[in-house]
Amino acid sequence: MTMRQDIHSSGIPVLCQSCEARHRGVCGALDAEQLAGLAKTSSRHNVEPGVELIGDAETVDNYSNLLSGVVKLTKSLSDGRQQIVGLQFAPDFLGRPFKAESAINAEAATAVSVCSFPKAAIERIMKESPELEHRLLKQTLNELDEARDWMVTLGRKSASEKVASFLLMIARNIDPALDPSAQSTSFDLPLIRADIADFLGLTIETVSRQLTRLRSDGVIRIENNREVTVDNLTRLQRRSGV
Amino acid sequence: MTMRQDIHSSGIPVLCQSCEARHRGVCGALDAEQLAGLAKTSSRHNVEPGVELIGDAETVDNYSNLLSGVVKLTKSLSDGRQQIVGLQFAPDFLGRPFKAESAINAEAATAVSVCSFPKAAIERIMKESPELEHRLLKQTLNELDEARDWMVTLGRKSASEKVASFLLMIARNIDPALDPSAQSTSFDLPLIRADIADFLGLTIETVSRQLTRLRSDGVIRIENNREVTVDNLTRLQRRSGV
DNA sequence: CGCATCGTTGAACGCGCTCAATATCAGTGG
DNA sequence: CCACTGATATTGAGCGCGTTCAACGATGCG
Repeated sequence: MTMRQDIHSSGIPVLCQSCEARHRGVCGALDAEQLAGLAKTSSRHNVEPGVELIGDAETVDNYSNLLSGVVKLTKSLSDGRQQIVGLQFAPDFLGRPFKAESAINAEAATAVSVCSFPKAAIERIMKESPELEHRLLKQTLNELDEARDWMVTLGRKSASEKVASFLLMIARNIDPALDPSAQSTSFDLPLIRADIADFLGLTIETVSRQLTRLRSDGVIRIENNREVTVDNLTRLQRRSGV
Repeated sequence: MTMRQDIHSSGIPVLCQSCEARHRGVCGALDAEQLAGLAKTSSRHNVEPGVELIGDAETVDNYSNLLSGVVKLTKSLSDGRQQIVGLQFAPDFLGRPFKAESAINAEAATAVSVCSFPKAAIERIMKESPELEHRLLKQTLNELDEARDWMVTLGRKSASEKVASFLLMIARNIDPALDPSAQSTSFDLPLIRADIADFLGLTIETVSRQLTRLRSDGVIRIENNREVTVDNLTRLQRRSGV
């Protein structure tokens, strides 16, 4: 896929040539020179589902761009209860600037590929380029909006509304170009039942029961436990509590 | 209270002289000249409890600094169910940059005083002063951390743990200098029971029952429904689910 | 005084949890 | 091929936490 090309022809490092983060991600804030400097110390990795990317209370010395796959952000109580507090999709930026330690855990929910760079490199560029900080602020504000939306779901919605809301949210994120007026979609669930439960503040059993209820009511179809088809998005939305 | 003083003596506008936002708030990012420019179009207001500061889906053309009091950020479902998705304390910045409409509702929970400025003025300064955006990014990241902490509380804690967590969070915010090793504090609850319920995803009755339980267990004392004294912070923390 | 707001307390119900059994599938090795 | 294992998911039965509905108390204000 990747074509060999002289760096100097475009000024953009080979690593970054076809990288989506250069367009919609934070790297779009950088000029060719900054990209080149950053690319020297950055590297791509492919990660299996379940692998921890950032450990709780662990010193973080890397930031990353998520290039493909889904990453779940989790927090845990001392007795093991767990809550997923965010999902990240490509081309999100992974990492918590201005704090030495991360208070949350980031784990690959699906197969994932990331581009990571040393923390110091990013922070240096941030100082000299306000545009990078601007993009980070925008992403952070969006994440805050999403977090607050989920607080409503967690605090005030019933189990069936939670599951419907979850499916809608996934559908919109897997297929960002999804027309709001579209009436059907299908997608692969990036999370297993246990993760969905941890995301919605429910148990596995309740998630399963609500999914089968949606299925027997004809709102969705499920194949191989993962592939979901929504034939009537409006009906699903009506069940999400709006 | 406010003393008349020649602006040129210090270069700092009278309005801002004794303003806390100039130290810990976003105005600390501005130099005397920028402050002077901003002060021309800004104004202080005192607001009664219950008054709406930013309406849902309403066009926002003002940003504000919260100077005193507590503001609650709420979101509602179409059938009236409500969730408080954040509390703001002085000297927080109020407003959602980069979006014409606010998706949330901001309402004074206590008596509140704010300093508001036209949206355009802030956005102009933001373009020329990266430091302002830097402070906003920091506040937004902190709010995101808090939101995610509450997602754990909403999704995974029991009613009694929720109430204990709430009291601890209030104690820490009312008295930011509260020594973590301190064993007692007392404070006024900035929220009535209905608000606490909306914050914790519970009903008024459950909040009331959990508070009386904490009281009869000797963990807290309550006077006039509002003044809470915690004699043993460690005991309260043990009940918060960590 | 009446009225409104806020808070507490009680009784009964029901949603979602807990515990347990069963199903399904992939991988692994005989 | 079957047997075995482990991970994931579904389904059932019963229970308990938090809700719902209702009554009552406390306080402030006209």
